[in-house]
Amino acid sequence: MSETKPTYTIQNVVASASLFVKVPLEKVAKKLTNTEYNPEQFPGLVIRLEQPKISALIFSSGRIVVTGAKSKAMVEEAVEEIKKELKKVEIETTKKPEIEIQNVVASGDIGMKLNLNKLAFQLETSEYEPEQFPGLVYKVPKSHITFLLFGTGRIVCTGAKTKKEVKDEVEKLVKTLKKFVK
Amino acid sequence: MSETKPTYTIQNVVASASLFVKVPLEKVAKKLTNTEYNPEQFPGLVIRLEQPKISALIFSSGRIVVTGAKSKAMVEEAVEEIKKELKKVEIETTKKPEIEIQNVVASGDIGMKLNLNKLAFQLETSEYEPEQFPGLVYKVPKSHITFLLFGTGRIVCTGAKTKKEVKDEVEKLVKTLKKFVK
DNA sequence: TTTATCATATTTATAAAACATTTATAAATA
DNA sequence: TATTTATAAATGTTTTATAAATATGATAAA
Repeated sequence: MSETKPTYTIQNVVASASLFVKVPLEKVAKKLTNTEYNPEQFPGLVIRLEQPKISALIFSSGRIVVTGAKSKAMVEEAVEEIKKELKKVEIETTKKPEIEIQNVVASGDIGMKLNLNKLAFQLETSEYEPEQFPGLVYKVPKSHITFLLFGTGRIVCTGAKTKKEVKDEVEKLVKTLKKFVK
Repeated sequence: MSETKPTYTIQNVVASASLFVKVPLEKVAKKLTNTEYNPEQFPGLVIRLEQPKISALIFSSGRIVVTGAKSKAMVEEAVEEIKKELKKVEIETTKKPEIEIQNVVASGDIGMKLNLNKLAFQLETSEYEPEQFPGLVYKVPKSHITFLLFGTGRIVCTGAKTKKEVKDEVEKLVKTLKKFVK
C-alpha cells in the first residue's frame, strides 16, 4: 500500500552567462538605483529586478549570475531585462548571452514522517546534527545532488541542473526511504 | 609499473647583487617613473622593468634584489637594465656586479593524487593545516628545500639554489612518496 | 642596554575558503 | 519577528603558506 505521492516545487534557479562586454561597475552603480556595489566586500555588483523578480550579480568581466528565478524562461527574461538596464547607462551588448543553468533548488513533501535519528544511521552519506540544524543532510552517492530531510516529511533538493533531474532524484529518494520504513 | 613522470617548471628566481656604489633613492624615485619608494614603509626602492619583466629592490647601500626572473640569464639581463636606468639619472656603476642566486621556485606535477591527511603522519617533517592553507608543507630533512604538496598531485618546490637542485629534489620526493603509496 | 625576532616589501606557483546572492526547509535564540 | 544554522551553484578578489635576499623600525626577551 503506497500512501506516499511525493510533491515538489521548483523554488530557485541559479544561472550564469556572459554579456561579452566589459562593465564599468562603479559607473553603473552610480547611475542605477536598483544596484548595490561594495567592491571591498565583494567584487560583483548586485542588481535587483522587479519584473521578473530576481537578483543578479554583474562582474566587471561581463559575466553575470542570476538568482531567485523559478524557471529557465524566467532566467532568459531576466537577462534581457539586465541588458535593457545596462543600455540605459550606454552599455551596449551585441552578442547573444549563452545562459547556463547552474543549480535548481526544489522543496517538496514526501508524505510521511521521518525518524531522522534512525535515518542518520541508515543513510551512509548523511549528516545530522539537530542542535545545529534541524534537517538531515543527505548527499546522494555518485551524484552532485544533496537533500535536506525534515522530520515533518518536507524535503529540499539542491544541486540539480534540470527539472527532470529533480523529478528523478526525488523519486529515487522516496524508493530509498521506503526500504527503511519497511 | 611507473605511471608517474614528474614534470616541473621554474617559476621564479630571486637573486641579490651589489652595484658597489651608494644610491640616492629619493632622487632616483623622483626621476624614474617605473619606481616606488616609501622609506617609512620599507627601506628599499622598488623598480619594475618591462624587458625583462622583473621587479627589483634597490637599497641605498647599492645592494639590489631581483625577483620574478625565470632564469639566471634573465637575472643578468635585469641587472644590466637596472644599470642603464641608473645611468639615466647620473649614477655610474663601474665594478661588475657579482650576482648570487638566492632562491629558485618551481611548480610541478607528480602525476598522482595525494592523501594529505595520511601523508601528514607519514612524513615526519611536514605540517598540514587544511583550514589554514590547502597545501601540506614538507621540509626536506637536512636540506633547505621546502615542498608544498597538494591533493591534486601538483607541487611547489622552493628554497633551491640551482635548477639541478630542483631536479634532484623532485626526483627524490617522488621516490619518497611512492614508498608510501605501495 | 644589547641582541633577538617581527613586520614592512618583492616575486612565483599551488589551492581552499571567505566574501555576497537566492530559495525552500525548521529549531533556537535574541 | 528577525537572525543563525545548513545546502548547492556560478561569479572574482583577497587571504592563507613557502623560500630567499635586502634594510629599517619596533617590540621583546636576556
